Amino acid sequence: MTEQAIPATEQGRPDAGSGADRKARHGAAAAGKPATIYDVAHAAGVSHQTVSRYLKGFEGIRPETRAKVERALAELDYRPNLTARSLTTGRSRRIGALTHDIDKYGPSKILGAASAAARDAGYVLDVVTLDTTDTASIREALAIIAEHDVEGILALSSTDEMTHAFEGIDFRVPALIAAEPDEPSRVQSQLATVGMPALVAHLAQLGHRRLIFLAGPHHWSAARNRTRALQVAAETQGLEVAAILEGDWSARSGHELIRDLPEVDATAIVSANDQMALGAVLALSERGLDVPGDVSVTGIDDLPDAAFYTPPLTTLRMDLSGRGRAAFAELLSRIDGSEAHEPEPVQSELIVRSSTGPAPR
Amino acid sequence: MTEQAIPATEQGRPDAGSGADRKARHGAAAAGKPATIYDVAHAAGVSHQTVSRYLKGFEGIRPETRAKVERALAELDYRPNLTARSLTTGRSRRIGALTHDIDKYGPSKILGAASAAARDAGYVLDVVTLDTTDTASIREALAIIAEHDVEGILALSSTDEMTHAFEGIDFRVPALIAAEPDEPSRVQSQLATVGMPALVAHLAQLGHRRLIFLAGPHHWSAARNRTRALQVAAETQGLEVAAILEGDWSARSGHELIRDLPEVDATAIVSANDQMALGAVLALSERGLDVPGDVSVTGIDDLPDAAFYTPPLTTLRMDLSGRGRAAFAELLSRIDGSEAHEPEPVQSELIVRSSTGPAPR
DNA sequence: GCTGGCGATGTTACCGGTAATATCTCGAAG
DNA sequence: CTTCGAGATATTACCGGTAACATCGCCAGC
Repeated sequence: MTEQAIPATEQGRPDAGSGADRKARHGAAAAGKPATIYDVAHAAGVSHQTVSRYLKGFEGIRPETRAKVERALAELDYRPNLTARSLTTGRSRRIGALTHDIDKYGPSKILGAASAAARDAGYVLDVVTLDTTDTASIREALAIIAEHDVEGILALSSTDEMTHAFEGIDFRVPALIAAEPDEPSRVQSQLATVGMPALVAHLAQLGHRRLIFLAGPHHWSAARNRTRALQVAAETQGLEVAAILEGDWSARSGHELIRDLPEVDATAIVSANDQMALGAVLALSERGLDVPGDVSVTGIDDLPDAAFYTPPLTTLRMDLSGRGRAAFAELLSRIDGSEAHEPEPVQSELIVRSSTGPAPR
Repeated sequence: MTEQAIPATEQGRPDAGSGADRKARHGAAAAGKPATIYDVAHAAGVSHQTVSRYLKGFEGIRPETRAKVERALAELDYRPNLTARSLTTGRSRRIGALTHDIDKYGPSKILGAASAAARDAGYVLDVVTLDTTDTASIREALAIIAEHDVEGILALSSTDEMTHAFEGIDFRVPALIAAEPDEPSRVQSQLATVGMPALVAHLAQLGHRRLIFLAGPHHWSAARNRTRALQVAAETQGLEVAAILEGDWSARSGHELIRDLPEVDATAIVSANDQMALGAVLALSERGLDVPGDVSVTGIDDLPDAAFYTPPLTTLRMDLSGRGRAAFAELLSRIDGSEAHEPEPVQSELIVRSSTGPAPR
C-alpha cells in the first residue's frame, strides 16, 4: 500500500511521472506519526474532503466510495486530531474546571460526577486547581483556562470570592458556579423545605429544645444556605438556637469550636457538614460528655465514612453526584443552546443513626 | 496543489492607504472575538511574524518596534490561542489524567497535587474518570485522551488492570502510572524500611504479639506493597500475623471484615489505610471491645480526619501530595527529555495517637 | 441534441499560530 | 561608489481539519 501503487491517477497534474514523490508524507503514514485524513484519502484514492464527509456522517456517498474510505480508515487506524478540528470549528470538547480543596470530599465528589457526565458527552475536563481563595488567584486560573480554549467553565466551589471573580469578566463562553442548586433560590430550597425540617423534627421528637449550630465558612454560599435553613426550621418548630459557631468545614475546626466552648449548654449539636460533626464528637467525649447520651450530634452530607464513625452519624444525605451531573448538564445546555430541562431538585434525605438519642433530663 | 492561482495583485503593493479595509476582520477586533496576532500586527503596523517573534522572546527587535507591539498587545488584551499554537508545535500543554475513585481521598489528593504542579509548569490536566476498573473501559478512556492531543498521560490509580491496559499500547507520548514510588521497587521502599518497622515496633513495645492485618484490594500494587511491608516487619520483629483480611479500602469493608470474624484473636489490628481502620474500630466497639483497651488499631495515610476519629487514630502519615508532585515531575522530564532528578523518597512517618495502647494481659 | 439540474466528489480558502524563506535597509569594506 | 553581509522585518508555507465553492457526469425535459 505504498505510494507508487497509485499510478498516474494523480489529479490535475500533467507531469505525472516525476511528481510522485513530491508529497511522500502522505504515502505510507510516516514513521509512527498518526494518520491524517490526507493519508486516508490518499490510501482510499479519494479527496480528503470525501473522508471528512464520511467522518461527519454525510449520507450522499456512493457505497463503493464509502467502502474504500472505510477500508483505508481501518487500515491506517485513523484517529481524528481534535486540535485541528477545534481550530476551525471552535469546538474543543473541553470544559475548564476550577477548584480548590479538590482533596475535600465535596468538591472532589462533584468533580468526579461532572467528569463522568462530561466523558459521556464526549468532553473532558481541564482541571485547574487554586492554591488560595483570593480573587486574584482565581482570575489567574481563569486566564490559564481561557488560553486552553475551553467551551465552558465550571467552578466547583461556590464562595463569594469565586462569585466575585466571575463578575465583570467576559468569558466569551458559558461559565457557571456549581452551587447547591437552591442558592440563591429561585425555587424553594429542598434542603430548607424538606431536609432540614426533617432533621430538626427528629431532634424535637427526641425532646431536644436547645441546640448549637456549627456553621460552614460564611463566604461559602452553601454554608449560608444551610445556616439559614436551620434557623428557619428551628424557629418554625420552636427550638432555640443557643449559638451559631463558624468553622471551616474541617474536622479540626469542629473539634476546636466545641473544645473551646466555656460550657455546652445545649443537648444537641447540628453541624453544617459531617466532618465538623466528627470533630465535635471527639471534643465532646474529651469533655466527658457521651454521644448521644448527653449530647446528640448531627451532620450534613452523609459521607461514605459517616456510617462508620463512632458512633455512626445521623445526617442529611445530600446528592453531591447529582449536583455535579446537574451542573455539567446545565453548562452543556448553555453551550449548545439546547433547552435546559429543569434540573430535578436535589434531594436531601434524613439518615438516622446512633449519634442522636433522647435528650437527657 | 498548484498555487500559481494567486491573483498576483496582493503581494507587493505599497499603497498602504487604501488597503486598510482589505482585511477588515483584522481591524478593530470584531465583536467580542479574541484578538489574534494578526489583529495585533495590524494595530501595531508590523507583520504578524514580528508579533510572534516578540511573544517568543526573540531579542533582535528594535526598541521602537518592540514598543509598538507591546502597546498593541496591551490595547487588544491579546491572549494566545493554545489550540492554534499546538497545531504547529505539537505542544498542547495538556496532560491526560486517568482515574477512578476520584472521590476517594487518596486519588483526589494525588490529583490535586499533580494538578497544582502542572499549573505551575504551564500545563493543565485533562481529567477522564473511569466508571469501572476493567481493562476495556480504561482503553476507551485512553482513546478519548489520545484524541485530545495530550503531551503525556498520567494514571492516578495503580491497579493491575491499569498496568495491563497500559501494556502493549503505543501511546506516542510518555505515560506513567502514579504508583507508590517504591513499587515495584528499584530502591528499597521507604515504607518497608522505615515506616512500617516503626509502626510494628510501636506495637511490639506496647506488648502486642499477635495482630490482624486489614489489607487493601490485591489488584492494587499499593495494597500489595503495604501487605508485604507489614509481613516483613512483623516477621523481623517476631510478631505473629494471625490473619490477613482483604478489604476494598472503604470503611464499610473494614467494618464488615471485623464484624464477621468468628473471634478477634489478636490484640492489635493493623489496617492498610485509615478508612478501613475506622470501620474496624466501629465493629470492635459493637462487639463490646474497647479501643485501645482491648484491641489497638492503626491505619496508614493519616487522612486529615484521622486525628479526629474517636479515638484519634495512630497511623503512618504518607506524603500523597509529594507523590502527586513527583509523578508529574517525572512525566514532565520524560516529555521534554530533561534529566529526571532522582525523586526524593516519599517519607512515611509514624503518628502516634490514642487508638493504640498497652496490650491487655 | 442541447441544456438545466442534481448528486457525488474534488479544489480552494480558512482557522491562528510557528517555521522557513525572502526582502529590505544600512553600515562597513573594497 | 559599489558590493557585501548582517540585522530587522515581511511573506509564504504548513499543521490537520471544516466550510464554501467548483466541477464532473448523468439523466430528464423540451
